[in-house]
Amino acid sequence: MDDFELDERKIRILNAIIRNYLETGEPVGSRTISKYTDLNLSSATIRNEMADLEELGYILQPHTSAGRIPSDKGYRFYVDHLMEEKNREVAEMKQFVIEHTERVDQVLQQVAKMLANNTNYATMVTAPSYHQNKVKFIQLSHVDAEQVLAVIVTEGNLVKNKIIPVSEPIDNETMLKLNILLNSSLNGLALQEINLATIARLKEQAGIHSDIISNVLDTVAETMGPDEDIRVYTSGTTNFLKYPELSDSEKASELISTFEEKQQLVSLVTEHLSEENTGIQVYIGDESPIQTMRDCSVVTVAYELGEGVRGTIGIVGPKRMDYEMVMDNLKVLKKSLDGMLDRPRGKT
Amino acid sequence: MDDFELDERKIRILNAIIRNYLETGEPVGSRTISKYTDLNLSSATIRNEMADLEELGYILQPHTSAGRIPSDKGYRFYVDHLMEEKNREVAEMKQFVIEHTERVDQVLQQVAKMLANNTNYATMVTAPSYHQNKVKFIQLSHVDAEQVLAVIVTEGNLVKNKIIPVSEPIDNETMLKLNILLNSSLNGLALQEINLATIARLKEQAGIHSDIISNVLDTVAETMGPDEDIRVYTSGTTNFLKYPELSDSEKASELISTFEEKQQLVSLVTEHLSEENTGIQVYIGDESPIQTMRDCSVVTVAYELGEGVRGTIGIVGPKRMDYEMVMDNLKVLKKSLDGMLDRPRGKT
DNA sequence: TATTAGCACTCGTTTCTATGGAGTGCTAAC
DNA sequence: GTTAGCACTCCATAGAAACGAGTGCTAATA
Repeated sequence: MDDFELDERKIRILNAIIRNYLETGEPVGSRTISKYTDLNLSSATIRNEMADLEELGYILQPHTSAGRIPSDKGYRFYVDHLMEEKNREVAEMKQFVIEHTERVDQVLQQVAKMLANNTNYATMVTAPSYHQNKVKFIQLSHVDAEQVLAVIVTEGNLVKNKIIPVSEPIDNETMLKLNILLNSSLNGLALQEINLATIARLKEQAGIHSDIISNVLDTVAETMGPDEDIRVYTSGTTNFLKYPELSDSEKASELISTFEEKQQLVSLVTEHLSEENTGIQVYIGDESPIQTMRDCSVVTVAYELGEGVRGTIGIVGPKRMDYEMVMDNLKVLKKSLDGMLDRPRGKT
Repeated sequence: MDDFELDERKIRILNAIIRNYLETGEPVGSRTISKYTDLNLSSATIRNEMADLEELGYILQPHTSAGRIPSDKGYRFYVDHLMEEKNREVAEMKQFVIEHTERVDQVLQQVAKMLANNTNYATMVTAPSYHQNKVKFIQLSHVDAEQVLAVIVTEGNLVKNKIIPVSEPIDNETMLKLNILLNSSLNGLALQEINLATIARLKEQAGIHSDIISNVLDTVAETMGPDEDIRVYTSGTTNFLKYPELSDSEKASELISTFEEKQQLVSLVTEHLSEENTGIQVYIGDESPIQTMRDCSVVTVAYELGEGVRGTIGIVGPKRMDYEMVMDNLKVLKKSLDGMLDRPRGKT
């Protein structure tokens, strides 16, 4: 345990303050600490130490003559140095989810819901983005005289389709040619590898049907492109109403709205997607990129369903959050999801 | 205006009470009515009439010595007989939405959001269900050695795909045969028309690949089957917090949760889907099928994007709701959406 | 007979005050 | 360096008081 500005005793006192505050939610006074710890110090001594801790910015007083509560800096110190790994039981749930649901989106929605039930905080799960993914194959088919269906499948087995209007009917032979052209040119390529040269060549070879190519390429970009449109599953947003420090109408409303406008949540997640960051990420108060969450803490972790198929699980609650419990839950879920696509599964 | 138990004067007084209550949200007293109307009656007379109205169940007193507020029966009478159509301006918005978004789901999400902004109530939009719809075509393609992709397109241009695992590779010729088999047997059929006989014949002809046929049929059922999995777009759920009669933590939490668990909302909508009910549907208080909404009113209307492609727009707010404004909004949006698929559109 | 004025009464809302208690900071003693 | 003691601050709570909106009823009036 590193101690530049805090000696052993201050750390123990800080620890005691935070743990007590996490439990009770009430500002904690010197007398409480005097007993709660085995330091055998009088409340007066504790008071002196507390004054120091306050000056150092680890704790603060809501008002004169109230006890102390942890500051953001205090929470940060706690999370970084003081917290113990408990690895408590969060067991039975994991199998349950994964057995009983077939489609990935259902699994993720379930995960969000369960996590919310388990923790009593608001939760979010982002659908995996297939960022570094490659085109597996493309299929154009007739729908009717004026419409063509384009289906794109990526290495991650993500399927996307788009109906493309055409000015005049396309005969079977042309369709076959277009299919061959698209597949021979694009299969195996990642988004980054499809450059202007490729596109130009494609269009040239497609002749009068180059507009279809454009449309297909748009869809490809949409399918594999960066995160602009990450799906986000949320649950337990009404949990905000349970915590007095968040439940005032104004704040709660903002928070719940943020969860409703799911896209805003994506910014909590970029950290995980870009980097090789597989650990648990914690934002405390103003550390969070989302302004409305300045009174919250956010804990996230990345999962990886399969090679390069990554998403994030996250939780948002009051700063006074049971960090250990939350982290244990996240770890367990991460473990359940990691490699899910590679493992053999029951149905489908 | 029919009057079995209410004479002209009582109706006018009831009307005045309700309108006033809708505006102010406060229980309304006899003196207020005595001036608000042009009846030129003293407050004492009004009081007598009010006592009658209360006995008849149209209004009630929150407590002795408070004014009166409308009962469910009162609201119902108001909605059925007293309300005037205002057809106020709700104009500019409609084009905006439809121009600026391409995909149907985005449009619907936008509609929900706009409606919430416009009305300050919680809103829901159900994605159209293609109930009476027919198969347009089916396409099987190779994904890799162990997987086949099935794409199903319906008359409503709904596209659904599913990846089907196969025990051993399927050669091109077989695939072609299966495609022809499926399309020649199923195209143009509605779900109800695909009966056991058809299925048996299909499987027989498919021989060793009959398991693929099963899988495809499952997907067909899923695509066109009844509403079990209607998508619901919601917005403005935090608006519940704005109305004192709903914003107590318990109630608001239940309501917002109901909107989060979108599936529950489907029951508000069945009315529209089964019947040929194109009008506006109003549930007041306990009339609603959803228990948590006993203190709310619900107003819904069906839209029809194209032949048989129907969904619902709905709004949930306090019973003290501006019904006229809400209905106007719904009407305008319905009009914008109706027939949207048939109309030529800008992009896509 | 229908309407109205008047009055006593009810009950929720707001404001103010008093009281208690938890907790602090400081000082002086150990 | 630690502790006991004390004065002080400030929030939370409860009660009391004052207020006011509104009612129901009765008796007078048109």
